[in-house]
Amino acid sequence: MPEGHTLHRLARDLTDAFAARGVRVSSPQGRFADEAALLDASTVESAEAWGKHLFVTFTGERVVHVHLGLYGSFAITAGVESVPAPVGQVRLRLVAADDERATYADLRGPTACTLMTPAEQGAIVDRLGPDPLRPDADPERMVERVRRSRAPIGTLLMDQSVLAGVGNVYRAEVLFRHRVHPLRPGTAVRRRTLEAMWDDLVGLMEEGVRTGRIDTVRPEHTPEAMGRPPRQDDHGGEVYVYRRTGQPCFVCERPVRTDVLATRNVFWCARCQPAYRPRAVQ
DNA sequence: AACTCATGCGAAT
DNA sequence: TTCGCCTGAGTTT
Repeated sequence: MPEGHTLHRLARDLTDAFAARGVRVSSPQGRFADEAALLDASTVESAEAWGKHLFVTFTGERVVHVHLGLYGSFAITAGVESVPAPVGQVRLRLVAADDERATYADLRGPTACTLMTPAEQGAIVDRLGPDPLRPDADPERMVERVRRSRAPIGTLLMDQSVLAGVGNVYRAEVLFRHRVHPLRPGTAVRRRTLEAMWDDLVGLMEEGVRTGRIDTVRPEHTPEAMGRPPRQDDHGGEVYVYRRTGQPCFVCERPVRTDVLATRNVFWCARCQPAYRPRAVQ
């Protein structure tokens, strides 16, 4: 499930599976049927991710824009002898086949699946903040936006126009790793803290692309190092605070706290991430 | 079997 | 601020 690392991994895998190949394009569910018919039997040029947005470019300057939302999925199955009948509501199916084997990808439950022009793609990208997974990203844009805003840092990190690709797990975890309380105003987060958080996100999210999961605990806090049972959970990775409400902090043993911020549950340790206490105004 | 909640976000109210 | 998307894992009945 999708934060930025999921989309970048998917872009890489779709490119490997389909780029420069002729593809059959269909919409078994029907909701993308007209567009699929226009694309059918053309060639995929590439797939690319910006933040949580995925763009699959076909010949003729046609771009399929996909956003998975909260529970969408785009599953690639390579090297099958025959392509099975669709299971569930498949919005978009891509199939590349030679005489022997077929590779197919099924898109289910996306928030967005639309056919657009490169110019329209550009307009979406222009609305996004820098993406830690893009080598050309400029972290200074994020730093400036945060430091000009009195909104809580926990809200700003989820704002895709401030920073693209971070979702609810990376938000909670990067704040913990840098000992920043989620409600601290952007204006009160030090520049060097924001720069360190950016660098940290680059490393964490690149690892996420490699492994397909979100792992944020440092070596000294892994299950093996601490002799604790590994997390058994739907996202699979080892984390400090995300969805650990009431359980002891791995660093200080205080129970993890939660509240709602930017319409989503946020998690933090009240000791490791002390509350912001503004100095009295003169 | 039914229900709840979730790594998200745009549209409707 | 609430709703809808309409998937899927985990929990409760």
